[in-house]
Amino acid sequence: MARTQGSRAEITGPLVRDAALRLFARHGYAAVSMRQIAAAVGVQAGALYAYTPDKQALLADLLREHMELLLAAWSDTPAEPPLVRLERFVRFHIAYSLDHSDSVFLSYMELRNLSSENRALIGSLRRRYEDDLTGILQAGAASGAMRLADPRLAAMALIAMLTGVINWFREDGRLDRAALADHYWALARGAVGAG
Amino acid sequence: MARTQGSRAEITGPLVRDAALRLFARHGYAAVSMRQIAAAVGVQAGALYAYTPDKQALLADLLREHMELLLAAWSDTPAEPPLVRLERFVRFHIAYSLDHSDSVFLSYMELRNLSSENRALIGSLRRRYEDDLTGILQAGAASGAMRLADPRLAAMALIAMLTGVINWFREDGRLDRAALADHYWALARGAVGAG
DNA sequence: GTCTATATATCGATAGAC
DNA sequence: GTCTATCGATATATAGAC
Repeated sequence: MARTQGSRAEITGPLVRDAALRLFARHGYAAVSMRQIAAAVGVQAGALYAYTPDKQALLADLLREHMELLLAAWSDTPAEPPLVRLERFVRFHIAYSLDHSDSVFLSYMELRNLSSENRALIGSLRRRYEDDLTGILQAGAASGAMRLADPRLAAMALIAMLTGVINWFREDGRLDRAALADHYWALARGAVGAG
Repeated sequence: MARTQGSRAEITGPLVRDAALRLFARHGYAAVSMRQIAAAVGVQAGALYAYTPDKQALLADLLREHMELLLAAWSDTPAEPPLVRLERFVRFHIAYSLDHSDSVFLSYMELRNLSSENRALIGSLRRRYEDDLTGILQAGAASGAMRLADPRLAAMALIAMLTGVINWFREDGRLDRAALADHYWALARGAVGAG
């Protein structure tokens, strides 16, 4: 494929997304200008429009991609006992959230800056994830392995509890990731009545 | 709600704060203009500067006031058993969060748009609240009423779990507030090993 | 205290050269 | 694909009249 002068599309594209993700997560979507993103990448603002039709599509693509990667990375093991499945979910969710804290933070904060169609799309992807956890909890309640009055509410509560780790955990703090996950799993197991 | 000239400071001040809180919470601080706030109040943009030196002070005041009201509304009962104190905390936190969801949402969304001094101030107020819960959990662990490997982590986890209710609860949904609080208390009690 | 008017800056997005 | 240059809109904040 012919290359025009100064073309570095194969590296600029990902750089634009990375810079936008980091800046949006840190300062908020509305507070970040296209010029700031361009400066972080090392191009002029006009060049960004070779990679996105507009600023909002850039945000929507980041959020959609995050939810798709999250769903692709999570795989349930329905044949195993509910408590085993729940432990896998807890450890997966913590690790994934810490590994992608910018995306996780952004996807909780900036839904409101999406168009209604984009918001509905991201919302449906998120609901699939919540439904997966709800299913595990329902199975646990049905089998007697868990004591849960409301699996749906418990799923929302557990996801909020686990996701919150990105707001306070520091890699150089007093806890390492392994201890962190163990502690959260103990809390989750107790919450579902399987302590 | 256009208005010609006339002084109505005694009602305009609170209206400015109310409008700013609602708009900031709904659209994000950076996405809301002073003109939008003025329009919601029914004055011209320039009139807002009789009530705040600038836009950021408006945000900082809202967040500081929220934390001070939260701390004033919460009162522990240290003489009572730890589990009783924890139940009071859980029910208080849910009720207060639902009653002030705009403030709660804003205070964990827009810290990043504060100056470092204002951010430190709000952070210290928040830490006092987290410390209160941590103290309850430490007392519970010490007395044997709770089984907790890490009271501080558990406090952060519980606050995140409880606060998350504002992201999904709807007053006209299948659950009323009383059932909601009961369910969350059951989850919290189990999480701290007192199920 | 609120108005109108405006200074000054920056925004998102586009056009045309290379 | 990236640059320079720029359009039109809008931002925060201020000045002076009433």
